Amino acid sequence: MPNPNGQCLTCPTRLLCLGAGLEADGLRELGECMHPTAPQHKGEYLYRSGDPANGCYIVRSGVYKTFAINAGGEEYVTGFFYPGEVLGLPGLARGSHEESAIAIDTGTACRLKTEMLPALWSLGGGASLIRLLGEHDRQATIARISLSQSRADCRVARFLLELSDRMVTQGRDPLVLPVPMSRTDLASYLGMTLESLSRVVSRLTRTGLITATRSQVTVLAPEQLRTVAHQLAD
Amino acid sequence: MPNPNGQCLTCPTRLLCLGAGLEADGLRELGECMHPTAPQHKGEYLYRSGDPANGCYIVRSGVYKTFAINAGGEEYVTGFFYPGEVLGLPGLARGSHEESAIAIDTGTACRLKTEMLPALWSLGGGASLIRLLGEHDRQATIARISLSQSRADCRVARFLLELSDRMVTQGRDPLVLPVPMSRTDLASYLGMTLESLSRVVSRLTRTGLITATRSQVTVLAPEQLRTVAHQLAD
DNA sequence: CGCACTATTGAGTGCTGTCAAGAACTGTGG
DNA sequence: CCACAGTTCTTGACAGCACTCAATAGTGCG
Repeated sequence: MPNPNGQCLTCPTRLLCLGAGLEADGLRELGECMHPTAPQHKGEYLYRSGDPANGCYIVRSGVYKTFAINAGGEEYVTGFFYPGEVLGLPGLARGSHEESAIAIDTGTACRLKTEMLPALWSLGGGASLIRLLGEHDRQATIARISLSQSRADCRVARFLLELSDRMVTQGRDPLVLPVPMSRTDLASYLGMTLESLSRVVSRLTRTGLITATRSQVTVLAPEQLRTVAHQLAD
Repeated sequence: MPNPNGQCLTCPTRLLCLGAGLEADGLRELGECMHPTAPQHKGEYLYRSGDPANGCYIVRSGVYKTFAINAGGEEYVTGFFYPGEVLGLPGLARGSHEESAIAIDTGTACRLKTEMLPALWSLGGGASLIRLLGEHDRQATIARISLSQSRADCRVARFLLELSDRMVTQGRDPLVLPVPMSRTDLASYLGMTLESLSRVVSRLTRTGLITATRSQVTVLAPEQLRTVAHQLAD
């Protein structure tokens, strides 16, 4: 019987997602494991802190952010998620989400319930899931190291380069980076103030390494940006 | 045929690990999925950066740390792992480890190959794996938020409280925290210098919140420590 | 066109990093 | 058991970077 869910066969993200390496039959079965949301507009919640968590999500299109509110009521952005990336894992430990996820850009995400995992394995998508989880953790590790670097310039440069890598993964131009999130969110994610971020962007623009608009950064000198990203104290 | 591997039936960590919720039969089968290392002493490698990665590890006893070397040859500690915790995930994305793991304390870890995952699921350990992965990501997220907090005191207090939670999970005294790692490693992990960490520890000791020896921290005033951990700029 | 919101720029303070010296711990050998 | 050397940790003085507060400029929207 035809299933209105997944529709992985026609999904533009199928090569980045769990469908990588599957034939048409596998994609059809995969579609029955994945539950895409209706298109969400900027500001719509994918899930909220406190919601029961019985699965994770994979971004199909658009960009999502996750954030938590601390005791003082302040918002901490914990991640940005582009197509093909996994979110919602931290909630799996205790059965309810401890962070919220909302769409930054219009887009959809697919829910993968944990109960579907055995089926996912049997249809040949297990390896892809492992790859996505590993990639997720890899990015988290890189982000952690980047935050350890105290220099604001390094952190911004690293973020841009990491984003560039993600564009390559998506088969897009690695020098044109969509930055749909607000400066406030980005600053929160990078562990600095709005003002510091603004100053860094100004500096990088002034020295000709990038050009920046509100929602897009163009990398002009990737090698020099790499130098900034890797520079230690000096 | 008796299997010399796993031996989950007699493992002191079986309730924290994938064996949680399994009966004797399940534990016996689980033992065939898990490959424990020989006891490793301080400084011995569990795996090295560049090694092929076809699975992850779960700490059975002792404490491990993971670290990466950046372009400048500097070591970045990316995590500390206590019994029942998962490490080695970042390598799964690309098939080889991008970080190294070594024992800080004498201990052993069990390797779980990805090819064993379907078997793990069929014997009833899937849910536990999901729980461990979620917990792993949850800790990573908390660590990230903590690093965003610029204040050194907050970061140290949060680390101690997080460690306290992990002691509860292990069924140990939450006020007596084993800190087998060197100050250098801890400072690296917390994104600050050796000197800053030393100053924070001195401050917390002087104000009566903790007592600290080289390898152990005793929490004297958990509530006040919590206040320090959550204090925003003020 | 004017308002609300977001982003940029400026001036001053404070925390953390850097450099340097001294103290405490660890392990080895006599 | 003690002496000693090497390492690890602590403490101090100073400078630099990022945060705070404040004002200005730019953007989007009705």
